[in-house]
Amino acid sequence: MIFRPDEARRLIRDSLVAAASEMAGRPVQVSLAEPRHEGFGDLGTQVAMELAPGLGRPPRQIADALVSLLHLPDGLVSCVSVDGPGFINLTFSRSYYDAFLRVLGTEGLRPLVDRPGEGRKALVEFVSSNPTGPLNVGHCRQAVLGEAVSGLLEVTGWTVEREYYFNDSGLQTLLLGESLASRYLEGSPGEIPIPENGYHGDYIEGWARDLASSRGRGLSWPGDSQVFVDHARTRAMDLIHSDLEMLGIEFDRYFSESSLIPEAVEEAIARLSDVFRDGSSLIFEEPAGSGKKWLRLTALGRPEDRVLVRDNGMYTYRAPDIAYHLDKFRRGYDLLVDIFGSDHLDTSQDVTAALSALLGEERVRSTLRVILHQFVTLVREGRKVKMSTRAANFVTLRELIEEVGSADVTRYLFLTRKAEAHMDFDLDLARRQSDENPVYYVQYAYARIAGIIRTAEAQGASPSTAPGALEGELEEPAERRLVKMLESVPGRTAACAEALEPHRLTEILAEIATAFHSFYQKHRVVDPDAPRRTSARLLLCAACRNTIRDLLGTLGVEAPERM
RNA sequence: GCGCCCGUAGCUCAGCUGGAUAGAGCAGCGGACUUCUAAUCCGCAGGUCUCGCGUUCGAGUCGCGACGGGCGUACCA
Repeated sequence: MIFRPDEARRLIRDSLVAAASEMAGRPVQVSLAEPRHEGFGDLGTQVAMELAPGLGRPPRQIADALVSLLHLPDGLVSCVSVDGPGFINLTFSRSYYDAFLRVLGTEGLRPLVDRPGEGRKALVEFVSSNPTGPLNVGHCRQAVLGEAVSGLLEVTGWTVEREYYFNDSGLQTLLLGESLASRYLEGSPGEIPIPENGYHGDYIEGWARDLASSRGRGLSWPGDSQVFVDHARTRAMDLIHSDLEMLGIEFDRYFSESSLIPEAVEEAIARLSDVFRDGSSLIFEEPAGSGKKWLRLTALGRPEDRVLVRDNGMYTYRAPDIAYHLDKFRRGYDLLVDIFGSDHLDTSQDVTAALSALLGEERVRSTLRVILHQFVTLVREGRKVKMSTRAANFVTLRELIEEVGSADVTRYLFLTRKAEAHMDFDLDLARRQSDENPVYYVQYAYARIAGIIRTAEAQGASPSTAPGALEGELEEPAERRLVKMLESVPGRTAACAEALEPHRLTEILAEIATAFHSFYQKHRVVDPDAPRRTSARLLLCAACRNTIRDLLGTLGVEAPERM
């Protein structure tokens, strides 16, 4: 009999719930947790202590009675004990662990992880940087985060589409075009200055030269503004594509803001104006007759009303943002994930409020999940690297990866912090190819296992796969710790996915690596004089290898066969 | 001022639905390579979980308040 870890826990919990509810004469909730310390079994519950005050009996007595009421499935649990003040502890049977290891060692993590997303579709929007220049370190964090969240959803069964929304029609696009024109026209009679708040990056000079050689020198500003804008946008998107390629991230779709203009935006505004709160439409014009349209966000619990259409007829970014999200909702996804930098908080909440007004709060809350990540500070030689965006002295994603020397290291290190936490990225640590670098620690464990398996294959040894072949084996403390560790991975992975928190995966990876390195140090795997033990340990190694491979794969980090 | 996030070891940070003695890496100290990779392991030391009040049988975790830091508070995105 094979139990998936989450099923095993559910069966045990159900049994405890039934027993406890029977005893208490009412429905009782039971929480199961791994005992913090070894020697107390694999799973424990304190339900007896919770029931004690209500029943007026000593917790231990209640625990004993509960144990006698338990109906557990055959072959799952080998030992139930009452410990300490009244904890009930359970130990999984060997046959449960053995079956688990066989699946993990042969098929990997996939069949062992709960798949609540099976048959459902998710859209993850991330990066969504304006096409105005190369991606910077902030985008890098977001790209890595989005990719890991996507991977995590896929592990739990979701069909995921990765989408990049780019603003190619607002004021910034014009400013970029004008900045390009300024460079292009430099030294010519029609010379114009770089606009205030314009873009100063060196990359624009290259674009200007290319434009001059492809279109000649006869263009002028503002007469040919569309040419400049189009050229700048095209080149900026090229830059972004190549930056993403460097990081190894691919999107399923690039969604253009301008494709929403004007129809979809007008429709969104019309729909909003049909919504009334306290007798007034959510859309109002002020000053009257100016054409300036406001969204009455204060009626939706937000602190300020915001302009959607300026008096010159141009949309502010919130208008297409709302239209874009309506479009995503209309496309019929079961889950929409938005990943933004923390500077988008206000906008994001405004958009969410508008969507709730149009689609219903419940639907929006259950479908849309927003991850707002904090900023990144680069640290070099113990000091913060100063960065500012428009002045063009920011560090680009490309420079970062080149300095670190590896996209994998960059990706992994970005994922070791939770999204909501501000991150100091230590360039010196990232660059070091040593034990101080947490990426190598994990990759090294994988490479070591690969080495063991190569040795085993050369000697004709292979992992145990027959039922019963593990009996009496893998009993050493280091082996048991490792098995237990692995058994917890599927459930924890599913929890990471549910919480959309990939950083926890790096914790799990580090724990597996620690447990493996420790095991490796103590015990030799391949031993021609002990073929049975060799096979058992090889299965354990294969299980470890597959787990590391699958988790690293989820994060988009390579698992090297040799280092 | 208001909104959101963060505050855990000297430093950088984990801590899953509230559970048994709060963890890891780095830095510090002391050990282990004739072996399937020492990019490793083992040990020692290091804590008023910012502070206060509250909820609970039980709080790093939940609530309220204070303090400190970050981000936002645009008719930029």
